[in-house]
Amino acid sequence: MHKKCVVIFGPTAVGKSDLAYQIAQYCKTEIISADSRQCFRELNIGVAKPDNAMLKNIPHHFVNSHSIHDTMNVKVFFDYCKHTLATIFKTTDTAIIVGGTGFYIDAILNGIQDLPIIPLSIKQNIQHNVNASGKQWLQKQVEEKDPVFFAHADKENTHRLQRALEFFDATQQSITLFKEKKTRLPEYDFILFNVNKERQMLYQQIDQRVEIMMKSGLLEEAENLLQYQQIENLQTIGYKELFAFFNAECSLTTAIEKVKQHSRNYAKRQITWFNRYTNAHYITPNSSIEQLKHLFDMNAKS
RNA sequence: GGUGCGGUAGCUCAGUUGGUAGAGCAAGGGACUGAAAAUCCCUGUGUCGGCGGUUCAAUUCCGUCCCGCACCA
Repeated sequence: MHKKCVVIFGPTAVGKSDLAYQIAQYCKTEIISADSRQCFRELNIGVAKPDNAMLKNIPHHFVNSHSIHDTMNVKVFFDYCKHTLATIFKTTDTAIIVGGTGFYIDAILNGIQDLPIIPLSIKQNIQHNVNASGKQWLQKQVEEKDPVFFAHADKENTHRLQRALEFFDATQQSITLFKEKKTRLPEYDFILFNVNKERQMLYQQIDQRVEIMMKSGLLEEAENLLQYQQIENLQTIGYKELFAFFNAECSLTTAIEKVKQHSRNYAKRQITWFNRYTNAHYITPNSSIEQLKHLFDMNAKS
């Protein structure tokens, strides 16, 4: 009998957190967030964390667990998740995972590549060169050093090219050689819920939530983080647009419209990603907790 | 009322020395192997403000009208 992971995913603002909370209460267990931004304790309003009452009643892991100054990536998340699941399963048979970061969800379901760590100095060195010499330099470097990767690479995608170059400089090997080597979670039973709703309604809800965030003090929260606006972990919807306002690049009204727009764009990308999990149960946030319980019990038995 | 500048894709605009048009953003679809709320790819027919005129042909030139904006009265 395997331990069970209920994995709830879907676009931003669809209502995942509430569903996770309810099912966690039903199963008397804890929640792990698969969200690349809610883990930062410096980010609150703009990142739509569960409210304090929820956080108090049910332990939420990977929420407020890190600082924006920590390095954060799928590997950090994966290790954290693996360890936390092991701990939860010491006392119960079920855990809830909820989040909108597709890449992190995929790490849980399909594992991650087992790769060496790239020294920070190499990353910084390449970043410096890219800033100075541009994309052409990057493309040329990758083409010369890792032609195998380059042949199939998206040549315009600087992040991917940069990663491949970092990897090569650190190991003298092509990252493509590590494609099949995967580290996986132990054998758990996954019960997948893909939460979605009608597109127009979703977008409406996103817009409304941005308004609420502004009323709750998002502007002030962003202003306090202004000095850190360059760091990677703050390339975050809801903050970067307000930074632009503080930098006098646009009006506040424009900035808020951009937050809404980028949130909608993001939701669309999430939906595209999650469509790959065809074995998931498609549910709407209106699905009653009774339905969820039923689906859970059905899967728990089998 | 006069003068000037505008009126082109949902928005901001480019352009056509006359042969019915194209970028960015939006929107839609897709990808995604340690930045992933990131990054990237694909998709552009719209009475080129209305009506007349010149022309083989007008969104482009001319006239006129309508609508913005600015300045002058």
